[in-house]
This record gives sequence, C-alpha cells and structure tokens, in this order.
Amino acid sequence: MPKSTFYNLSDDKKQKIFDAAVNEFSTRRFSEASINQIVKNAGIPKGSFYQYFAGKEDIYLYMTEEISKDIHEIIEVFNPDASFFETIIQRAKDTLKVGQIRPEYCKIGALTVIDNSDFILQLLRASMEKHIKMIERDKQRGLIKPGINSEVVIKMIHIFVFNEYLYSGFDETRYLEKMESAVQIIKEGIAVHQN
Amino acid sequence: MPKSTFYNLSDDKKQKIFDAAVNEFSTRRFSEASINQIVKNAGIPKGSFYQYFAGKEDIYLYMTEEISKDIHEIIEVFNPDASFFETIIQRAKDTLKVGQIRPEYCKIGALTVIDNSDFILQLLRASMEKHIKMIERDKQRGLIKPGINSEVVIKMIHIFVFNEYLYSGFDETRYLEKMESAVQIIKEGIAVHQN
DNA sequence: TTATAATATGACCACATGGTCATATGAGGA
DNA sequence: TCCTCATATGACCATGTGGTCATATTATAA
Repeated sequence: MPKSTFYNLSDDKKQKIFDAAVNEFSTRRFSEASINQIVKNAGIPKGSFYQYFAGKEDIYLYMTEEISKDIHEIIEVFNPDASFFETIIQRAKDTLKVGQIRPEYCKIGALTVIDNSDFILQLLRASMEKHIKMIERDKQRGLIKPGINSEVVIKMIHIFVFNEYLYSGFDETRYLEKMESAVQIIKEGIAVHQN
Repeated sequence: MPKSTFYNLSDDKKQKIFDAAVNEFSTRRFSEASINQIVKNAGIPKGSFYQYFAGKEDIYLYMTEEISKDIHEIIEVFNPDASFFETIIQRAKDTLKVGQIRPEYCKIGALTVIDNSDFILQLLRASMEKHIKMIERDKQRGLIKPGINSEVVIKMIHIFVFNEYLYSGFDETRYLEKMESAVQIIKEGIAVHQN
C-alpha cells in the first residue's frame, strides 16, 4: 500500500508515476523491472519514490489495482453464471478489447505470467484458484467430466489467455482464432458430451 | 562455439566449467544468469572465461550440447514412428528419468521455457517446429483431426513437458499423473475417434 | 640459454541495481 | 517573525553486471 504522502500528491503527479510504472512493467517482467527507470520516467527523485512506496512490490500492487479499475470500465460486466468455457472465451474477447485501448495492460499480463519470482507466483496462484473453483462448479453442474484434473486444465489455458496475444503480434483475428481453437480442443476433451 | 584454447584444457578443468554453468543456468534463467557467478564457481579468472567463450550465449550453447549428449545416454532411443501422443508421454517419462539422475538438467529446461530473451525464443521456436511437424504427420496418418491448429496444441503441451516437473516439486507420481491427464484431455480433443 | 608465441590473470572500467540519509524546502500555526 | 514539522531531494553507498587489457606466466622452438 502506498503511503499517505503519495495519495496527497496532485492527480497530475500521481498519473505520471502510474504511467511510468505501466511503461516499465509492460516492458520488463516484474523481477527485471527497475525502480530507477520508473523514477526517471516519472521525473521524480529517487528519494521521493521511497517516500511514496515501500518498494517494487508496493508500486506494482498499486498499479495493478488502478489497472483493474480501468479495465472494469472497458470490458462487459462479468456474468457469474457463464460456463467455464464461455468465461474463457469472454476473457479472450476482453483481452482484445483492452488491447485496443490499452495495449500496455496486455503486455503487463503477458510478462507477469512468465515471471517466476515468489511474489508473482503467489499472485498467479490466487488467480488460478478462482478458475479452478469455476471448473469444480461446472463439474457439479454436469458440464465437465468429474474425473478431470482442474489444475491441469487451468494451466493449459492460462498461458493462452495472458500470453498468446503478445505472441500473435497483436493480430486480433489470429489471437481469437487460436483462443477458440484451444478452448474447442479442451472442451472436446473435458466436456460431458450430450448425444 | 568455444575457442580452441578451451578445448585444449584438461578434462578436469573443462568439467569444472561445465558444472559451474549447469549450476548457474539451473538456478537462474538465461537472461538473469551471471557470468561472474559461473566464473566464481568454476574457480577460473574472469579473463580466462573470455579467452574460452565469446559470451553467455556461447557457453550456454556449449552446455546444452554437452547435456544433450549426456541425456541421450540416459533415455531410451527415440522411436520416430511413435504417435504424437506416445511421444509426449515418452518425453514426460524421459524427463522423470533425467530428473532422477540429473535434476539440474530439468531445472534448466524449466527455466528456459519461461525466458523471453530473443536468443532463447529462437531456440524454443526450433523445438516447437519439430513437434508441429509431428502433429502434421499424424494428421496425414489419420490419427489427428485435420482441422486442428497444431501450434495451439504444442503451446498447450509445451509448458507441461518442460515446466510442470518443477511446479510439482519433483514429485514423480504427481508429475506423471498431470502429464497423462493433460495428454488425455488433448487426445480426447484432437484425436480422430474410431468407434 | 634465449627468443617467441600462447595462455593465464585479476585489477580495472563503465554502467546498472536497490536503498539510505543528511540536508533543503516549504507550509501552517503561534 | 519564528518555530515546527511534513515533504522533497539527489549525492552517496554497497553490490552487482558484462567486458577489457596490460602484465605475468608458461610452453615451445631455435
């Protein structure tokens, strides 16, 4: 959590610091991102940074919170009753939409998912838990085979949701095609087939 | 390619340098690995390192070549006629076997697959190409649905083969279960079903 | 023995990193 | 006006990085 001195700053200054963080974390993964660079790009002295934030983790968490506020205004409201498959496809479409308006946000996600610092791994685990619960729910609903290993499914899909957009060179059609292809394969593999 | 001065070194010294490289690259991913650390662990002066190798890429390639020689003595001979699915499961079993004898080798693989330096991405692309060809071949054999996107399949499986062993905490049964579960799902999703 | 060429060596360089801290600045109240 | 206290600031520190290079050592040949 940023310190109170940070929140007392002018909106303009806060924005500049946020922008600098986004710029850095969308270029280098968390463990490689540099406070010095953020400070330089934000145009604030090093000492001030530590007056505002406890360290890299602190500004990262602040940034992601701001981003998620921002994203919730871009994407459609989440439908909690949607099936796992629908949710994932929706996620892909959301990623596209976000990518059009704030491509840096997508880059941050892509870099996050391939970091392996303890800090980031912990964050990812939390995100995985949510999806796993969704799969478990769909098993009870009779949509997914009960014998399926949820963790395995999530890991297979995880990389795609967050990382594939980058690899597809921000080509929307290609990305969506791949996402749908992936979901199709997994769906075929794990769904309960009604004949 | 290491310089001739390196190859003229005593086997003992070469081994020490190789070991130091393995130690470093199994601890930190390529872009984070440190020549200084390698030099320290190998017990050679910095200047000598640059007399032997052009840089980090150079020693990395040398190391991987030595490793692949080593691995080929551990694992069973590759059956080129095996189906894609069989090959992947075999790969998982190979990983286990290698992990028993040389766990560092597995760690190197796991760290490699999540690096994003240009150098490593290029190496990974080559490995992917091989697998894609295998899938294409199995399509022609009538084993895999022709409409399937091979790249998507490979990416889903890639993370597992190289990375999952680490995440499973070197627990063999867990790892193999997960691998088989993943392959099963994908198989269900992409195989041509004979009724 | 002496001259020459190959190799070994670590001090050194420029440049990064995260983090600290004494000092400077400015705002508010007495 | 003067004092106090929150904030701003950048020089500075220890530590790391990749890479170089003048010098020392050793092996080889004459």
